[in-house]
Amino acid sequence: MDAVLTKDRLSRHDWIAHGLRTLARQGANALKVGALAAGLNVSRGSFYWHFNDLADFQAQLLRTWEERAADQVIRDIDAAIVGPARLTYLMKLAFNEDRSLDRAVRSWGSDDAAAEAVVAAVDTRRVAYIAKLLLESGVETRKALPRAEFIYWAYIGQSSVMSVKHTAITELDIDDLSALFTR
Amino acid sequence: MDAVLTKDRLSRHDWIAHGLRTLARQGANALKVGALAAGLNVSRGSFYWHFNDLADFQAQLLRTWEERAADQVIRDIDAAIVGPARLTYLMKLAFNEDRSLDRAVRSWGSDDAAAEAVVAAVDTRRVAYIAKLLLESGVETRKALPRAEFIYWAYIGQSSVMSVKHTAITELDIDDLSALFTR
DNA sequence: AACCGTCAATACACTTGTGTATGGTTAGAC
DNA sequence: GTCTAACCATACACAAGTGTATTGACGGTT
Repeated sequence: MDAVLTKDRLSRHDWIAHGLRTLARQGANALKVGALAAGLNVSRGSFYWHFNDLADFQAQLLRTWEERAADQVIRDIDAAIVGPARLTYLMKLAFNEDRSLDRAVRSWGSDDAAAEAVVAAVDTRRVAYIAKLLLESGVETRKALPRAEFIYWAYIGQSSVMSVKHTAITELDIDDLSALFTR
Repeated sequence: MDAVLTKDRLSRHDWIAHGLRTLARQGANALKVGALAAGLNVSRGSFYWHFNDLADFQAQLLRTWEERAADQVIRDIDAAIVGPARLTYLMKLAFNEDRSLDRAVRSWGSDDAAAEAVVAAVDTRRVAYIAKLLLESGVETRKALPRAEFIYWAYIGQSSVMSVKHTAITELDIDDLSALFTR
């Protein structure tokens, strides 16, 4: 609201930000030039000044998401806690975040090659990180990677299963689950 | 191939079948009347004879998927094996199926209300079934449902994580994992 | 042999979305 | 104060997709 009143001219980043909001709330199919422009109280002319193309815009959206998605969580954790409790902490954090943007990008990736590639890159980085945490918690080397993948699948799956709205997982449940994996 | 040569007239079910194939291979955004008709070597006129509407067609696709998706796996298992090994068996089966159709429908559900509802319905049935298996395997009542959800999330997540193509999970890994949950 | 119901082709009107071209406005450099 | 570059509006041409209306072909009934 602030930005809307003080500036009547937009920057490239305003468009990106609004693009990510739209993506999170309405999915990749809502990334239409007209609708986006209307949401910023501006005409389509503005869009084509800042970006060559819809493809150009989408690529920049993906690049922005990629940078945030991979590092964000990892850095949060690395700084916060040390020791075997990290996995539990990561899970509590991760399973309670708002992940509508992640979900939208992933869904987008299921029928767009560029998005698919970005998602895949983020996935591998995250899985590797979870495996590292498991190793630090004393899990055998051979079992660490498959378990990390399994945990990550659950992390991803949770954000896809709609009925989650009703039966959110409790802190206690996570304690139980994460204990299973560090044994 | 058989059907194509012996019959030159189509039925409603041919359209549905082709719709599901298309959905699995190219996602919900590929469900265009023109493209579907071309795929069946027929004109758009045929489509509008069999269905009122695109919405009508989509609804029937979802109904068909719903019927298969929920019951299929459950019946397979119920018939095949009895006893505590069921969970392991279910996981081995489930984690190695081709789930492109499920994935497409779920992705579709993330920006279409009708699809979302159907997916949610299927989800709850499946989770309930897993929980039942866990109980039969001797897991405490209180812990069964959250664990079932977690397992189901992993099941769903696996089909979304692209990098799975490279690092498929082995039989041995599943033995390890399913053992964790029945303890 | 005419008829009717089933299935399909074609042509049309309409809508939505993209990208381009062109011109207008405004802030700051000079 | 003018000039220029950044920013935006408007109008257009074009493409892709939906749905409807009309007509045609073809098989089985009677």
